[in-house]
Amino acid sequence: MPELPDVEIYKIYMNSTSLHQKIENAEVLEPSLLGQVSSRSLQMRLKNREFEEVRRHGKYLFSKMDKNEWLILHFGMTGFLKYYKNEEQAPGHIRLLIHFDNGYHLAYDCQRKLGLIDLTANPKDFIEKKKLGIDPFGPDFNQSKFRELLNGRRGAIKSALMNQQIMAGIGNIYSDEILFHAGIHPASPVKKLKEADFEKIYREISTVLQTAIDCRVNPDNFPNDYLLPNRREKEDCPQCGGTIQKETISGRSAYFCSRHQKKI
DNA sequence: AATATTGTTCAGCA
DNA sequence: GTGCTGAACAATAT
Repeated sequence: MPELPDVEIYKIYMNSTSLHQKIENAEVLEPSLLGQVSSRSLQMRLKNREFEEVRRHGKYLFSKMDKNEWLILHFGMTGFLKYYKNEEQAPGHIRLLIHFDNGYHLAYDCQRKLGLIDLTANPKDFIEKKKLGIDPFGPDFNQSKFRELLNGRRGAIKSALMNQQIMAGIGNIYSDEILFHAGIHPASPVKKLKEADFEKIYREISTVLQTAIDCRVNPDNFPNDYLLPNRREKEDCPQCGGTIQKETISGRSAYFCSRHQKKI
């Protein structure tokens, strides 16, 4: 699940639960998720500090402590956060556990261990090192920038949307959703798209991601004409009465409507 | 019991 | 060197 909208919700969650509270101590329960920092060092550096601010870039979450140190979290395919007091509310696959001095805990849970826990002095350096592209909600993202980023690309539009080095934050689910609303087949080669197609896709990137955030990424809250709650093969298209199809595109399952997303 | 699954990384190829 | 694809990674559900 954790694509841009999910991580944005985690940011809001952490902002409303975990800021300005002293960290009594922290436990690394799965050292294989650590990046540069060692388990011991991370625990020492979290102890007696507090979080002051939370930012997001693409699918990465950055939590600022004092002295220019930021905790980096990436959620892989199954990561999420849980703030709780009583043990019985603890989730089942905690990989990092932060204990606050008010008796509450913040758990980073990641069943499939494909996430990342790290520290950095500056999110910008980390973003550059990872070669992450622009965030679709960043100040410099606009239609001409989008057009420029896709110019000269080979390959399918879905792959380009999912390419974190072009734009950061869109994954398999939301690339499908964006193309579904733009009415464009996910396998369409970028170089065959018309200007009007780029305009539509650009518009839908903001609309779809913002809608998902407004729905708090809960499938029950999505508008009726969204693919996400019915993203299954053979399902009826929620827009046109067509049928949802599945096709593998750059190694991932793409779902789309065979009627209103015609192959180019 | 194979197969599929939201993620990134990296080898191999054009 | 660059950009793209597909496999590998982990753990679980179907």
